[in-house]
Amino acid sequence: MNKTLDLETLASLCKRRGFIFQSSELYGGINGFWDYGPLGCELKRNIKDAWWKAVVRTREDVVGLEASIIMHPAIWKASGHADGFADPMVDCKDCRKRFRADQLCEEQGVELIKTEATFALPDGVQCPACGSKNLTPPRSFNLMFKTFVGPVEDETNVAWLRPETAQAIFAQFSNIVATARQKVPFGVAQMGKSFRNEINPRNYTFRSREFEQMELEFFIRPDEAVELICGHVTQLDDKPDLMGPPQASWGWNVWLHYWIEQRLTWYRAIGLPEADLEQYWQVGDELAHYARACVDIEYAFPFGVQELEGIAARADFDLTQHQTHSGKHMDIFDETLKQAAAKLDDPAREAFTRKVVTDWTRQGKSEEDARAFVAKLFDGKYIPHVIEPSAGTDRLALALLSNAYDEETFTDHKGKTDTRTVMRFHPSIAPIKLGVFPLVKNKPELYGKARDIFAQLQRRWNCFWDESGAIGRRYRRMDEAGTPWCVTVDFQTLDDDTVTLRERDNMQQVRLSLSDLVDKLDAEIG
RNA sequence: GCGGGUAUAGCUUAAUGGUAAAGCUCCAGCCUUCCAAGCUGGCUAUACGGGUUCGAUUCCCGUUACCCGCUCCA
Repeated sequence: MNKTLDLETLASLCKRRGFIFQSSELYGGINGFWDYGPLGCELKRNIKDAWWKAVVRTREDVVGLEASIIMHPAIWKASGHADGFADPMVDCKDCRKRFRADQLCEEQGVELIKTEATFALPDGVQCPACGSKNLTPPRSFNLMFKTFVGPVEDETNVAWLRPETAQAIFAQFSNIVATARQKVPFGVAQMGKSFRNEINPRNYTFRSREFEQMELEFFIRPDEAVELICGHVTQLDDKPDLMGPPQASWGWNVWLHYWIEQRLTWYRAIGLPEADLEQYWQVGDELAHYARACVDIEYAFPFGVQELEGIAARADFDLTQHQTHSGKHMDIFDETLKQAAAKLDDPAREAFTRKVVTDWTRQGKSEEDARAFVAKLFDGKYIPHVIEPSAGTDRLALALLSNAYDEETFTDHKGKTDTRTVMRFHPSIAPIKLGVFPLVKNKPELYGKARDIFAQLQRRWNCFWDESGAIGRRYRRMDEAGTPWCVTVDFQTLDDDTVTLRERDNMQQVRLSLSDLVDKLDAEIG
């Protein structure tokens, strides 16, 4: 990344050129909300299109979903968001530190007092930092936005804006299985707005209260089913080819690493340098209790290395939760598995069962559950496990903006130094692909030719017409917008239908025919 | 949510208890045969709400937003 870039410089350019505005600026702004201007919305659209293309369209094993933002509140009870998002907090009035009330009480061996909707601290609870007993009452900080469905605002009509897009995929899992003609392993992808009432939005658009996610739930067989079908489970030690086509024998950990590689490859393809991407593996307490593993893909933002995407192995936690809460089974039937199981004789079945029981009990699960699970496997049924790559679109837009920003100082042939601000977007995500200019605007023949060429190119790509000011100024304006190429129509064009193509990054020009131009752009934009 | 700081035009800055200035950008026109050229003209600002005052952009209070440090990030 550009080490000298600070967020205010970037924010200033984003406003000046129309990438990002403060939401509701006319009325003083509103904390944690941002708008994307003409260039910003093109950038975001390109990001989403690129993700959709990579994750859904170019794969046979992923389908899409677009669910409503407001869903049945029971979904958030099943997922744990309704409770987990409502931790009561206390502040120390003396040293001004803040703590979770339930943790504070637990540490000090007392019980947090709960009534219907409020909490209270028992007497004698102290601030662990300074020892003061001068604490505020516990206050809930529910991170979900609450609203009411229908005109009556009472507790029976409460609903929440979704805090993540993922849950809808689980909630619609059965419908998708019934209609998509997919077999496990397969994935369901969704992009869309999510809302979290963050206590403290910070770092420009990085942590916003309304944000967009691009999430994939990739459903896989439990390792035990893989073993029944393939006779073995491929582990990382077997050195599977993660860049090649997925294999039926892969265990969950191989699938996790496969998706990490897929996602890193994609980030590099849209222009984030490998050196600025990091993996952070969550350990111990950081890991949600149900997660087997979670890796954050992080980017070196101007304000520090921060998460772009989390890729989690969540086992069958979510579908099981919805099965429990809804009372509807989430098993899928796997013909291949049933046939594999049918080939086992009784001793082989018994040996397999003993092995699973041993594994499960070692993990602290009950023998009864293990036996029930195996019995279902033999019938070809299981609840799929899931690998969840979950990316933040706005964070990625900010990363791409940070990465693209560059200032270039050079001395021209007259000995004058000049600074050029240039957004070096990868062509695939650049808001405008091409600037189209007449060299001068007061020659009707030239002007008309340039308009014709513009109209032709505009059918394929987002192009920008500019006729005002000197040609150099027009190039520089496109540099700040991050437009990778500019086409200038000059007098030679009238003779031989060639144009000059000026490249943003090196400011070099080449002359080429219109058909060569189209081929070149096709190849480079992708 | 706490503490500190900041708020003048699209951007960067100036000035002032009494007509808010400039550069760049932007727009229009002229000119212009390739890197922010020149000339002419134009649009645009004291974050919001109170208070003190004859008069407040300036002093005071509150609010909002942004930045930094805590906190938070299920």
